[in-house]
Amino acid sequence: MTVWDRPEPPTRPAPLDRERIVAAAIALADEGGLEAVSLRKVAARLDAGPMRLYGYISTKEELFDLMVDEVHAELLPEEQPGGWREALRGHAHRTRQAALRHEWLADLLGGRPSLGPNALAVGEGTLAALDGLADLDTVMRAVETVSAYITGAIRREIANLRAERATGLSKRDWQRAHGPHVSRMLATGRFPALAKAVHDGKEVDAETSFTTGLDWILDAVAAKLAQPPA
Amino acid sequence: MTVWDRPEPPTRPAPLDRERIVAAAIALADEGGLEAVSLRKVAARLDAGPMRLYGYISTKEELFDLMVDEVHAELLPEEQPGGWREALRGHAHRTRQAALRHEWLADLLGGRPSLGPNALAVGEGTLAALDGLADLDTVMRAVETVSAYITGAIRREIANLRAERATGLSKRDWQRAHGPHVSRMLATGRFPALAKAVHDGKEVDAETSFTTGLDWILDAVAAKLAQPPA
DNA sequence: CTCATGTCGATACACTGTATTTAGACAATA
DNA sequence: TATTGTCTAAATACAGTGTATCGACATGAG
Repeated sequence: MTVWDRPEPPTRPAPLDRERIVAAAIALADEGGLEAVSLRKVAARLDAGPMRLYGYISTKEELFDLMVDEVHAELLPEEQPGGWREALRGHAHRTRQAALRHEWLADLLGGRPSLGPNALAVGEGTLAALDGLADLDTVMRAVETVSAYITGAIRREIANLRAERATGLSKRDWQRAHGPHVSRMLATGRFPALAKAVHDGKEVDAETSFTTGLDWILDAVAAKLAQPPA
Repeated sequence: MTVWDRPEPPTRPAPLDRERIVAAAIALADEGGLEAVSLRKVAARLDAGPMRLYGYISTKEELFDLMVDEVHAELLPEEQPGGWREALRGHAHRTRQAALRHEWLADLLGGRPSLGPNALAVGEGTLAALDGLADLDTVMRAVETVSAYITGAIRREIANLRAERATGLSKRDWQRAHGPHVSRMLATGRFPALAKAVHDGKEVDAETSFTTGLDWILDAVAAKLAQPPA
């Protein structure tokens, strides 16, 4: 027994913490989607056994919550926004960009209340941007309405994006793509308005679609903020 | 061997079809949520082996799609709506009611493009209600904006409902409920606007919150429909 | 009666989240 | 120094998942 053939000492396990676990999970999700995240794979990426994670998280759902909150850190504005409208617009676009970087976010958005520290900080920011512009109820309604739109619009955009990616075709060519089914349905004549829309509608890119709807809603919010409480 | 102790003849398998499969899956989901739906349990409810289902559906995702489309059948208006606004309002409320009956719908809403026959029929209806009121692009934007709101608002409502149910407490009492965490955060003073909102905000029931945001958006849509195409 | 066909069910596989048990490294005590 | 106790990492185990494969069997054709 010399220095050379001395067996490796039992490797001191690398220290672990929630941050590293969450980071590994996010990396996995970015690469292979949410369903590629398994506790075993997360642990493997950290050279640990699966059960080790339970010292830091208590369930897989909690891990998802932590992942969502971690992404909320990317949603904090770099500079203080000019006014409430810019604040909400900025928040919406940052959320959309984050969802394009982390498509799995679309699967989780709105799925559970976000109460992590970063989510709270984001909420604080948008709420503060509207503070004092109207009574509290109106302000809350404004924030919730806009954020409902953000959630729904992002989910639809990502859903369409995945569908297009899966079929390799753009939305207009759907009828031929997923076609056998959809085009047959449209050809039945039972859906004239839809058929016309698919046929005559010009392709709008997702970003302008998102922005247009958002601006409509911000217009509505502006109108309500201007009015004194009913 | 008499008639009495004659062994059961090999039971002719009950005939199966997609409708029965989807109905069984929906029943399971209504009772125990989406994660209670497994192919084995669906099959068991139909006195069939799990593999039998693959003669009618090709994957579990497809089963989910069929479930969603089945619920869309509940979204068809009973009577032709009076005008575009009533059409959209009705659609929104019917969707919300359906999600309250089938909470799992919130998990699937907006998750993938809905192209089933019932979803197409619903789309046809809402599109037809707006037909001719503006150029096609504006109409499409209106429908998509409203439906994004519907998706997001319903998801949030169901998410809150589940959270309240899990803690047994109402939203205002969150701070004490999920409290140790949230109330401590709010007590740090880092979130003054949030703290004030939680403290001073009066509880609004989910339905009026939903309706209020919806009406704001419908106001915005009305304004855009009135304008000639830019 | 024999043979082909096509459908159903059993079996199997690779994986999941998590509970429980076991082994082993360190700290404190005798 | 020897020994005990404690605490943590890992191994094992379990019940379940979606789905591929394959063998048996009931039915229809010749």
